[in-house]
Amino acid sequence: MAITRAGRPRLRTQRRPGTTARDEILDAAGELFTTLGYAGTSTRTIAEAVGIRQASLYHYFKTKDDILCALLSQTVTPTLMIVDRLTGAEPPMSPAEHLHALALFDGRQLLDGRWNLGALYMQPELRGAHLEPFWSDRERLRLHYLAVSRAIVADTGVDQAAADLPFRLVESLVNMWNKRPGPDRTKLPEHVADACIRVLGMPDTATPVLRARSHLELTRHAGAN
Amino acid sequence: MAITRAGRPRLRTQRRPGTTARDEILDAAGELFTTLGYAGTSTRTIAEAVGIRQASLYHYFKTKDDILCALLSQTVTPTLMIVDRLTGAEPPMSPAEHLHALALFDGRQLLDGRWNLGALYMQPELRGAHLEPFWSDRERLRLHYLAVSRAIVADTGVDQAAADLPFRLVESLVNMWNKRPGPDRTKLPEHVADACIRVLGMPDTATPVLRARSHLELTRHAGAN
DNA sequence: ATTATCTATAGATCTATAGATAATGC
DNA sequence: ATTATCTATAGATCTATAGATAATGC
Repeated sequence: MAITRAGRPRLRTQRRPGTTARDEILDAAGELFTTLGYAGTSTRTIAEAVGIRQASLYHYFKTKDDILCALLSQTVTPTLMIVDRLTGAEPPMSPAEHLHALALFDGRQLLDGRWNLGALYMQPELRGAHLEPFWSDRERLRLHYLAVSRAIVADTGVDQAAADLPFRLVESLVNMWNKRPGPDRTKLPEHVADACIRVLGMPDTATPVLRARSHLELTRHAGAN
Repeated sequence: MAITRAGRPRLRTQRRPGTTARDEILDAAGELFTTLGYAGTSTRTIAEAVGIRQASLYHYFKTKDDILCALLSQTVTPTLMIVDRLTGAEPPMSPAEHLHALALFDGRQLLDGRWNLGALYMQPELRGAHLEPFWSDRERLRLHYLAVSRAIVADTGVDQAAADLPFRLVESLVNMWNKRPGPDRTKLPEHVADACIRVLGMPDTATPVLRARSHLELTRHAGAN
């Protein structure tokens, strides 16, 4: 039984999750943009996936680009907020603790959600356009990873060039998205967070302690929210 | 002074490297597919970048898809050939030696060339189509990385889940492509190859020895070619 | 009256084909 | 004669807009 609302009825019943038509559209666009690519997805295809007519999309979004922007804004922001939280943690976190918790949160966030939205940032066609806000947020995040990682390699003696890699390791979770049958959802980000530590030259024996602190900080955050 | 050839003359002089028109087209398509995406690049845009008319492309390629296939075939094959070479090396290589040499060769291959062709595999729109040969080659390569990596973690005691990461680390070079001012071209793949070893739990002190063997095997290959 | 949808369509693409044209090669 | 290009265009899209229609809300 569909909730009856104002406006002319649709030809087809609802087929996408969401309480508003806007959310239904974003769900369909999330699936299609990540599987067919942005340029490879037509507004007609999105509309069909929602079960409405192509023109009806424009009641909610001014352009196709606006749909993309709405999707992108669901991505980097949560991770940037965690950065502040970790920076101000008490007692202060060591660089290794900080990186581990950041990678764990970021990785979970990437594997979270119905669609692989993090993979949108891999599409070259999205470099240009007027998506600068999203790219600069992402670049800020990358530079934060880099700064924390540099502090770690300064201690371990591993080459500075390795400091780029933790960000890349976490980012590569979007390429593992498909092969995620069930329990990997929670385990994979932990393994990647551990790997970030190892790749910077810290021994694997350090990770259990880091995991404990990460879980503490991330659940504390969840509770405060 | 353009080499004069059969056929009606072009309206514009050559603007792309290559001795044949086919190569000129592939150079332009390589740039455009990697910067604007496959679906985001029109055949007209490619033709303009070459300096010919849109319809003239079809003298060399049956469809737009054929252009893509020709580009993709330049990618995975060289690395798959190195795999055999390393597997049959004398004296036999340890898993760590094998992985390091493979990652080094593969990484160099990715950063080689005028365009970031390895990034084509990140475009979701290219999953379907009739590109199976390329995806299965790539999958074979991934599974090879996985097998060698598993042998290493079996020794170091690091969790099996880490065995996926060397392939991902090398793959992430395509995301670092832009920021490659000059000397990184040679150094970055070495750092990533070292990182593959560390991420599997071997100490950084092992890498100088591995580097020596990698260079030996890879130059031996170059000589034999 | 307001809202959410629909139908219809303009105008700009986009891929691929048909056939003309202007060179070289024999 | 063969080749490589060109011009022209068909037919299928694609994005976005205009305006009609069928509900609810007051």
